[in-house]
Amino acid sequence: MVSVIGSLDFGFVCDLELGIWNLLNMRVHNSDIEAILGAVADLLEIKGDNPFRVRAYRNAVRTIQGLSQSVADLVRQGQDLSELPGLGKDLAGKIREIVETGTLPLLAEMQSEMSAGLTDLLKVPGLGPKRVAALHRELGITTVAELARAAEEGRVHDIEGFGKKTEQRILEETAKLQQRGAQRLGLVVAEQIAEPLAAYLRQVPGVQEVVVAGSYRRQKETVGDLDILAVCRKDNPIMERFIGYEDVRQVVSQGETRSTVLLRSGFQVDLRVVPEVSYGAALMYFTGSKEHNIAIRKIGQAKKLKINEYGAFRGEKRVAGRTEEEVYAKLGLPFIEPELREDRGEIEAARKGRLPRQVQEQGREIDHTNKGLKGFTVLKATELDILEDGSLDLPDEVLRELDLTVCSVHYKFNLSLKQQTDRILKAMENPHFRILAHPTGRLIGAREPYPVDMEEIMKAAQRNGCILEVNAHPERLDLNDIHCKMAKDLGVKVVLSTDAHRLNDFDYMRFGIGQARRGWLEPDDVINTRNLKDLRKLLKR
DNA sequence: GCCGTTTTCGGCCCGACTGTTTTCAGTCG
Repeated sequence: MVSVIGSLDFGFVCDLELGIWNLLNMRVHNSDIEAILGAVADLLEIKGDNPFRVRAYRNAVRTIQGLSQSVADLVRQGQDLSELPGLGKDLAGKIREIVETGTLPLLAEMQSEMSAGLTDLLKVPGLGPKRVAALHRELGITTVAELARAAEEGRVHDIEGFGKKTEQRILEETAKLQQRGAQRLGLVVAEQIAEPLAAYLRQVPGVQEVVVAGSYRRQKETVGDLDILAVCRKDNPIMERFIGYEDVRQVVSQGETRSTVLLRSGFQVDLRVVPEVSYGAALMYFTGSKEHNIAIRKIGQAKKLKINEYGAFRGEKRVAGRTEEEVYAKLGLPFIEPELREDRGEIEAARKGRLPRQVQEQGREIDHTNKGLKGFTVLKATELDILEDGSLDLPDEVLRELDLTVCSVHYKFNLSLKQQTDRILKAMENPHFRILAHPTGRLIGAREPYPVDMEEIMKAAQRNGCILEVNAHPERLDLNDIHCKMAKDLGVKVVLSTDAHRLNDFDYMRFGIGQARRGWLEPDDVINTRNLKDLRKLLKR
């Protein structure tokens, strides 16, 4: 903190020398700019202006929220703001104006034309721009207090599109709003609510997964509500159990796939139920952030893919959705950690293989766990992307700490045979490369293998002491039987693995064994058959 | 108002649920 203040002081001295008095006196903060542009967006929306113009203002707010530098400093340094994403010539000019004068004439104009308080009305849950506009037009309401009074006096339900229920809800919500503002919980309190509820839901028979998604999973500093995702069949009684939870005070809405309740504390919890094939897509969807999801869907659109909570679809056909990794991979992206999903540059970083490294912590936990285990050892391993240029997506200093690396191609399937083969060969030269996972990338009936010279790859594996996976997932079976035989003939060891993303998936092992047997493999060819000591030897290069 | 590996105009994310309607608009996430 001290150093930040120090640098500002230093900035002041420079400004004085340059004589830029107006900038000195204002010191417009990013939050000031966000507030002004946000208010413009709200008022434009209430006014019924072009929704895409509204969105442009909101996007600008987000862009500024994601900046680590002060916009005022950027302006001072002469940076062209229109180079920032979502800012064109017009908005860049308006932002410059705010920095230089502290105000925006457009906002002042609209506030005098409509009323500044209208933006507060949007904070009432259930009221959007259309209803706020109607309340203003029909009853001249401009503040939350006026709205509360109108609802009390029963004047709201006469407006077209409003009814008794809406009026009642307005009454409740305005009371809450006036009482304490919008409630957000700290992570500790959120955890105390979320974990027992999730544990309760996991006990419902037939429920395969229960995950708390939303800002809780993103570990945002405060949590506005809880979004819980469950995987089970449609006829599962989980919804009944959910609304019957002892801490539920009110059921806000209830449907087959989604319900919302308020807990006694007033905290809102949503439960969404999805089928197993949609688990990954739904988890992404409900983890958010909304902005990240929008950016993801846009990428999908460009690739002719429709992304929703049920999967990634090409036309009517679901091409991904079971896991988050699968959906990201369809978009040509590696997995992005939930904590990064804010649309603040993480997608671009993922594209370039420059996501921050967050794996060392796990290694320390495994060390700690192993100390308490007898006759059982957890190995440290990770699945790595083979990037387009054949490098791996974690640095050597991280890989050095691992017992095992599982490397695979997850995007850019459409390279030529030579390019794809060279990519993998180059990756194998990395001394930390251990296992090549699902070596052809095929999904049976859904995606053809990418073109690759398997014989070259096996020879390189043999040379470099790398191991090839026989992925036992019934949608993959990769290596296939023919390739298993090729591995045996060339003296390449294989590993059978299930690609398990949940406990039940371990049952897939039998399919992998089936392929290995069809490929003439014997126990000695398969490293799963080794004891720990021999396995470690095999994993050394 | 922004934007472009189907580009300088014509698009702009998508579905569930509620309340108000009598087939859908509005809101939310």
